[in-house]
Amino acid sequence: MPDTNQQEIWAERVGVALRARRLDLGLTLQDLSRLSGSTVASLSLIERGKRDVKLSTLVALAAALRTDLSAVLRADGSGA
Amino acid sequence: MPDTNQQEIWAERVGVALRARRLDLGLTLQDLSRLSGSTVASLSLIERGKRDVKLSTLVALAAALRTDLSAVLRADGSGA
DNA sequence: ACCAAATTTATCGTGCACGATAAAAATGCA
DNA sequence: TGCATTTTTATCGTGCACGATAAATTTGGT
Repeated sequence: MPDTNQQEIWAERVGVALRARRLDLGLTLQDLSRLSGSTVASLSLIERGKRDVKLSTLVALAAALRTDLSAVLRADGSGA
Repeated sequence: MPDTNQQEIWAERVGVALRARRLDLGLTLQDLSRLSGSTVASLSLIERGKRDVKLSTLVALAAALRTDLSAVLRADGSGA
């Protein structure tokens, strides 16, 4: 088994949920970048779980995606 | 009106929820420090909403408090 | 008021999130 | 296959999260 720790698991889980929600809305990273204030590069890292994102960033993304923070962070992977 | 932005509102909201949960469990900051790996100083800042906490830290705290991340981050302030 | 436990505040160093930017790689469609 | 759009990867600077540590302040009980 890989040495994926809890943090990595959550980062990945959150990233997947965010990406799923973005695609549901039919947005590109560019679109979400404009809406959220985060750069395309940053968003790419976040959605792939490669970044230990800050709460303020999560808040901005949830708002831009018109979803709820608690939805993105559900224990079961039932996305945004 | 004060210039409290969304981030500050959320930081405060999360802090309040975390503190409420800690007190419910009858733990001191010292106790939670041992359980979570965060320092007492850090925990004090987080619980008062003075720090833009990282996801990994939130995950560790939720685990230490045996609660759910989505509970801490509910839109309505219905704590952990 | 005294005292110990709990919390807050402060300083220092390290690491990394993040924006800005650009270039490389992947995707998809005519 | 060519080409535009999208995504990924990389580099650089700034700011801040965080641990370690210690001192100041607050809190609560006697």
